[in-house]
Amino acid sequence: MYRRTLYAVFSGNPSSRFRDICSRILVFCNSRSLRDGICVHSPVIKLGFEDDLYLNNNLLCLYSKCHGLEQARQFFDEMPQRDVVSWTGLLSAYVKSGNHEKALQFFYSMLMSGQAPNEFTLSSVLRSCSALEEFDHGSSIHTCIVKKGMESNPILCSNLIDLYSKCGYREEACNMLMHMENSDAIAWTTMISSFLEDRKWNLALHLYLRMVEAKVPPNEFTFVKLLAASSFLGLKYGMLIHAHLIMWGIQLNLILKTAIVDMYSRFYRMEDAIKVFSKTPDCDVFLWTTIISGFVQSSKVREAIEAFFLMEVSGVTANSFTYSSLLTACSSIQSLELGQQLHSRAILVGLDKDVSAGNALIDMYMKCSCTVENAFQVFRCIDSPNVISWTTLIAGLAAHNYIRESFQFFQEMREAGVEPNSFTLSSILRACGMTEYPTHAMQLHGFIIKSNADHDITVGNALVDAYAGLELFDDAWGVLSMMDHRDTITYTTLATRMNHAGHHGMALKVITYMVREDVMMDEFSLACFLSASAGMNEMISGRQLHCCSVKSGFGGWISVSNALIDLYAKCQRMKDAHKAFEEMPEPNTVSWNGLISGLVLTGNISPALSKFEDMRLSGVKPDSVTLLLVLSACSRGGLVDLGLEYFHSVKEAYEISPELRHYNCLVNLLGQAGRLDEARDMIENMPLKQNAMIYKTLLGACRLHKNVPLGEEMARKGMELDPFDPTFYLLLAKLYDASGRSDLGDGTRQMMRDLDFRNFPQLNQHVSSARDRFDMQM
DNA sequence: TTAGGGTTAG
Repeated sequence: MYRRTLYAVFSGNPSSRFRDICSRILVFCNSRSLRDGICVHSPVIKLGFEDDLYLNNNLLCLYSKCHGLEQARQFFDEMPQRDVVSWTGLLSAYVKSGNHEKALQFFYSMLMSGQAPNEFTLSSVLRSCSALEEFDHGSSIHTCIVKKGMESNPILCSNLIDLYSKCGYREEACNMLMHMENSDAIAWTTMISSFLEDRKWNLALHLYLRMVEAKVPPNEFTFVKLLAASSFLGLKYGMLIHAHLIMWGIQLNLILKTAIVDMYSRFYRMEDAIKVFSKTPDCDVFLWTTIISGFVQSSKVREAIEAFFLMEVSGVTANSFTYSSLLTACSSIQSLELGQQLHSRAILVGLDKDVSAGNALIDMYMKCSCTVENAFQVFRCIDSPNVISWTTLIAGLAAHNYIRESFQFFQEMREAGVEPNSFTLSSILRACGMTEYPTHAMQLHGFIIKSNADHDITVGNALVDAYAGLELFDDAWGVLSMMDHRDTITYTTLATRMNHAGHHGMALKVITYMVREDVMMDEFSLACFLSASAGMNEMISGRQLHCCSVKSGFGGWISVSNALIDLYAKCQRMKDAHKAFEEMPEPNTVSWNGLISGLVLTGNISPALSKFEDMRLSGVKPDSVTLLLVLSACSRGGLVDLGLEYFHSVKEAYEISPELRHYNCLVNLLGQAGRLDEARDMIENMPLKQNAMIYKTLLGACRLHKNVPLGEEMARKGMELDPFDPTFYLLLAKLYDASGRSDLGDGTRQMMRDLDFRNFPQLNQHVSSARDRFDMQM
């Protein structure tokens, strides 16, 4: 229709209605952002209407919408006359495109030109002040609004509420809202959004109640925000908000539908999410991605892939968010094959160069592939890698044990002008905890203090973890005590590292500090402290922690139940261990291992092997720990052939790669039974490199069966691997004694004394600390 | 003719 009108305008003679028709065309095209309207420009000039301000303002608006800011600016500069609408038109174009700094400059040029702003101008410029958090400029505009008597304008009030909230004056913003005479849904929603940004979910919900009290009806925008809050408050709140929006008769538009689907997805309620999804036929890539990511979070990878295909069949094209969700699923199920298929599709649609999809691809390859090459290839393809790309790469390198390389890339990232964020620092600190020496942790600590990042609790926790991982508990404690505040992760991190270092008593003492600071325990801290009690065979603290887990409601968590089984098993309270096991709805491999280990420890060999069979029957997959437990059960029970049979059948059936500890157990099993030659054959033919321990094991068995030649051979081979270990001399001396050659035994002991092994560990320690000092000076 | 609030991940 408008094309026909345009044609009529150009082909016909200039008439008195020309200006009217042109303005109608421009209004029409402006409302629909149709670039065809620009065609009016040349006849407007030809027919002498180039000075018409109204037509020019409309043309300016159309230029900014359809041809970009530069052309609009050129048009503006060439305008013979300008008024407040012309200035505000271009100003709003700067604001809408996110050029806030240019918008502010332009606003001040407007004032310099002598053009007075109106409420439209002030509203636009306030948006830029908010975005830039330019409170000084914003408050001077507030003064201007008051002077002009515009303070009752609801749009300007909403802008001011947004400005004050974004600049950290939330209380003032709230006061402004409460004192608004004609507050509307937008003003209230702006304030609710501000609370959400500050993660004050309860306050956001409370504000909704105040809004209803103030008789301001909420709209679909308000509910989208409230749903976001309830995603953090719990399913009950989410359902309540859903009920309220139905009660208010709010129409289900696509964005609102997406927000509801997202809320149910976050609580793993995919059936409810699908019900809402199917309520209306409207669909877009946002909604589909929400559904797909919901399935991924609920560990329903097959359903996520099905949804992806349905989405493509329905004609909706996946975007980088969709690929990110699906690639996360690949990482969770460790499917490199699926990840590669998605990578191929991403290349086809040109998303492999996209930074978001690229970051997800780096993460997938780092987690699913045994090499880091593919991740590097993706990284190199990304058009402009951001801080997330670098962080994912650095964290992946550290996870693959390329510690030195992860530091190199951290340096390269900074040289490329990308500043690390708290995630980057935490990832690189994790790498520090894997090194042998504290140099890197200390250097990074210095950088963190300089860049003021030490106030971030995530960074603080990572620093505590790095020092504690290096067993520098005093330094870890020093960082902890300097932190602005500490949370359950801070203390659990420290206690976990203490447990790993065998300082279980120290770990238990951490509880005192947590209680003193009123830091609540969660399922992770409970499991950690239960494990400390287990490490100390400490029933009193263990029982108290068991009570805590029941009272706090964390008793149902699988990690807590497993820690309880481990505690009771280590304390040889098999009745309690069984009880904890029986109470679990779905025991996993760790639960079964805990129970079997308790049975082996208490000498219940036959019940232990029978539990192992129960485990296989229940469909839970045994792991390398299970295999070790079964072998040690056989070893303790003297069941040599059964042990060998289990070793071969279990490792093949469950694809378990045997480790040195398994071979050590088998050598012990054979050695104790006197099958010394078979044990030696096993050591010689095993597919792993021998260590000193395995020779010690067979040497011990040689002593039991008085086999001097084999014992001497084992001692010689073992000492080649670890010449500073005095155990070989002691075991060999005992073998000589047992074989009636105490003269050789005494000689061996004398040789050990001459070598003065007691000094060797200290010597080693001196070497380490000298190396530490050297590294620190570097 | 120029002005305000909303959805998906890492």
